[in-house]
Amino acid sequence: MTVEKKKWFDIKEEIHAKILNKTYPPGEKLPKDSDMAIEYNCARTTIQRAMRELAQLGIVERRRKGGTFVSQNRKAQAIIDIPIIHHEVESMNGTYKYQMLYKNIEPVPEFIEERWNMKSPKDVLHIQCIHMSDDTPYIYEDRWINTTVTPQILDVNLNTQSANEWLVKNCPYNEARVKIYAINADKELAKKLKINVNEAIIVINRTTWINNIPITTVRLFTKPGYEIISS
Amino acid sequence: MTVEKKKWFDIKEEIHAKILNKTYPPGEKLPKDSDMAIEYNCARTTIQRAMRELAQLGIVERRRKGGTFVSQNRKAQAIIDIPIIHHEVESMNGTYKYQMLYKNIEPVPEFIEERWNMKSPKDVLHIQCIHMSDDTPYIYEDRWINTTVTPQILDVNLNTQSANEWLVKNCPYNEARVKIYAINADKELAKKLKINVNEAIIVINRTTWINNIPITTVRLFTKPGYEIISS
DNA sequence: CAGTGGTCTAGACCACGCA
DNA sequence: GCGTGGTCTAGACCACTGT
Repeated sequence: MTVEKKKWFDIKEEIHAKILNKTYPPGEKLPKDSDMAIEYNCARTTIQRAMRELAQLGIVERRRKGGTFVSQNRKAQAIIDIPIIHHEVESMNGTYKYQMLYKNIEPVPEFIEERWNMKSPKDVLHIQCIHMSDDTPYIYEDRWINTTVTPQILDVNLNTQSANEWLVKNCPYNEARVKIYAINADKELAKKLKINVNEAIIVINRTTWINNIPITTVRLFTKPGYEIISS
Repeated sequence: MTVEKKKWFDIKEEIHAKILNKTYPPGEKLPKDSDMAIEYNCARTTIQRAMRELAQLGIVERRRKGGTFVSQNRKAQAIIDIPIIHHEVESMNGTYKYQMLYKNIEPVPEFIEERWNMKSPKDVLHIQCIHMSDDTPYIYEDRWINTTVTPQILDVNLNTQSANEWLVKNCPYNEARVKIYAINADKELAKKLKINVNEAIIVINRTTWINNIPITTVRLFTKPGYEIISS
């Protein structure tokens, strides 16, 4: 019973296997689609489906007129999940709590202005809060929100609902950029996270845009031992 | 001249826009493909192409018989690049150097065995080396290699070529998992990276497999200030 | 069982980019 | 120019799953 359900998938796997075992070594030109279609006894469209997936994975490169080639230097990538903190805590059987520490309308700080690439600086909403798991500080959040895009958030009671959750539900984004780095907790941060001064913590710095308009920039200071895991 | 070249792309964007502006709010059921095809005056295949992309992005969910729905809780993801250190250093106009510090055949350490999920522990190649930019330590690498998969690496002169580069070229992988966390540099690590004890550094822990057979696990200890950036 | 999305086809035309 | 991949179509059949 070699019933083939997803021919394009099988073809993808078979070509991938041939690349892995060096039947098609790196840099090698693959047969053109129409020949592959004959070889695999299928329509060219089906070959294209398989090839598109391989190209998306960076395993092959396709060029019009040029043909299809096995990638020379496949760049390594990882897809990581950016947590919705509330869910993350509860998935670890913790009790999630959240506390607003600071909320104010402020002029755009310089490093945000630079990141947002805005010509006309305006005031932004600056929020600092702490996310807790079982009454233990879990993540400290420092966020700037572009209120020209989402003036509604000014009317939201952010003591009961975190800005993150409100934004996720009410302000979808087009584009996101993330920076991850490590810092030694300074005195202030150590106090907020109830950890020792100088402990190493991960910072996740994330900015989202919608149609090239910045929505929010947030820095998440995770507690020591926090791990970011690829999916 | 409203010549449409990539109709599926435009349709994707238009539907996405309608989701963003709440014409289709979260949870909403979208019209079925065939109706969409009539609405957009195209073939159902073209609607499917657009929908497949939206589904891959997690913006909509598709179920046979059920239909297509706007996702309720879009999980945030980021794609990060795992650097080829050699290239990374040179792209920053640094001079790349590399030095082997330790190389030995050892029994599988317990935490690797666990990560590799191997039943029959065997010996592995354990390598420690330092990557430098302009003669300054840049990344310290601690790597275990499953030599049952790649016995050839035992014959490679790893003083001139890093194990990483050899593996990239000669041992493709199927699957990779990454963990990122922060640690305080201990005395030994501080000495190797020529940094102060307790400085916060990022650790990138990465394991690759081919057809479920583990190839290598590596821990990259980056120098302070190192940033992982999404693409 | 029936409705919806998933796959496949054969063929057409287009667009890019190498010669 | 012309060869290759990219897109699109109209229609067929399949596979999953809600009712």
